[in-house]
Amino acid sequence: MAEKTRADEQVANTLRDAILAGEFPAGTDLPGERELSTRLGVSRLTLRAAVARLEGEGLLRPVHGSGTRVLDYRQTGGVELIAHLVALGATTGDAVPLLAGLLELRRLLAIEAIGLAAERSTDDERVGLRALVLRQSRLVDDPPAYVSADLALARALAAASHNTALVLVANTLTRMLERQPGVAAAFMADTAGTLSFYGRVLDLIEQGDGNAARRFARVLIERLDRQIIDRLGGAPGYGATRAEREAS
Amino acid sequence: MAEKTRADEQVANTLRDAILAGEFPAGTDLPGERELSTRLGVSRLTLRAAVARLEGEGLLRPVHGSGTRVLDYRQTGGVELIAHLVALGATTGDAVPLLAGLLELRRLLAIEAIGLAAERSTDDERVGLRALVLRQSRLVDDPPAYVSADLALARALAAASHNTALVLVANTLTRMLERQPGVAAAFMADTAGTLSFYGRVLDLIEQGDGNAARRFARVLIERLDRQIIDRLGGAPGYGATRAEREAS
DNA sequence: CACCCGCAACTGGTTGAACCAGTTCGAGGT
DNA sequence: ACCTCGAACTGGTTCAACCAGTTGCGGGTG
Repeated sequence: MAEKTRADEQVANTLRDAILAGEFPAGTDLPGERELSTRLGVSRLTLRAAVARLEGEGLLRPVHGSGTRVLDYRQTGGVELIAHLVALGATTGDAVPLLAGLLELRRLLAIEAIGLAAERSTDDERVGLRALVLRQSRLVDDPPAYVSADLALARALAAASHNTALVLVANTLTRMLERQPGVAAAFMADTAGTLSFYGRVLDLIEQGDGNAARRFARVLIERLDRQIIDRLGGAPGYGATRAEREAS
Repeated sequence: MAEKTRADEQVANTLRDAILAGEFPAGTDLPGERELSTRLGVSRLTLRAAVARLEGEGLLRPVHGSGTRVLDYRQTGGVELIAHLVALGATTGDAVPLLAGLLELRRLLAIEAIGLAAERSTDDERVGLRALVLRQSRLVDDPPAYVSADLALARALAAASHNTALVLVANTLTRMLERQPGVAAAFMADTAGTLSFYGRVLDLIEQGDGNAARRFARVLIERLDRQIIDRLGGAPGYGATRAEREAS
């Protein structure tokens, strides 16, 4: 199979998986760059580029003169890792709680973006959102394009919130999902329900009542998310209260 | 002042600022690596390491054989950029809306983390949160340490939510703020109010009623955030440079 | 004239070897 | 027993060369 990705990216993927899988335990040092690079069959410079990537993701911290520390992703890992964790968990069976958490986060952000969009969006932005939903509705038979359209809509919604921080979070998350189509696909609920939900959300945004939009969006996204979790064979204990957890 | 940071990091900072300031407009190509590296006084390899960093942040996209595209951070930039945008905006006067958006995001995440912590946290985690608040309360006279303690508390709270996605977002945001102490400082509200708020939040978390905790947290964080915005917006040097603010 | 084919001459991607600069730790002197 | 200092690690940086895509121009060909 022909590889089109760059060498340092492939090496970064390999190393990331190894680290997340615990092959290089947190707190220890990575093997030396010279050794590791030959072991992976690339030059030291390529290895270094991969290490730099993972440093940016909060997985590694090179220490001049000493070694390259492996960090605990639970303490320092960035959001981009979630998709990799899910993909990795898919092979070991504990992807569902991770996906549930990711849905929880997305729901949170989506609700607020919707509320803010109702309060702040411009006419042009609302027209644009309509167009995006329409376009997406025509792609139900082309799953990859459908997913991509869904992510584009999420970005547009964030933009309509006029909150730059929200926009950038949306960028990070959608970019992550675009690179992990499998994870993104697990996200999609039934298309009919989703699209009709989008339509009604746009109505509420157009009415300009942020809190009404938030309330409505919360109820419906929770319903859609529940569908997704159930379809995945929901983990017992997902969304459970403390009392319920302690009882089990 | 002695520079301890690595060369590629400094170059990345320089380039990032230039891009965010519009010196390299989105949609255009960066100057060739060979030219740019000599212009910046580093080797081409170091320049490439910097470019790789910025690629990870969604600011650049190198195209083999063609050039290095400058992207529009509003469409592809990651969350990490917010602090840089704020710092940059502090010199041009439009930092306040950015900070307001960042506060909005933090509030959103904090409220949910608090609610989930009430529903899911373990005894150990709650004890740990108490200890962190106590420690923070003893650092009110050491602003940098206080800020750092505040960020540590935020991470612990996210961990207590038992939502890995939330944890990783918190990691990304706190890491960003740790690297931009000035931006983090702008975040801090009056210490007495904040600490008493933390105490009451912990009480609610211990009572295990997530929704009550969410409601209460929303009201109080909104109040604290408004204080912060008023302080920034009402001050004589609204959005002024640090020098101007200190002069008043 | 219009087309298109292919060959420079760009661009970024990768490499090896060499050297700089920190950190660690133990051999050897006191 | 204690310092000290230097060798032998570690990562950081550079150079010069070459590989590999893209682009566009110029010369052929219909």
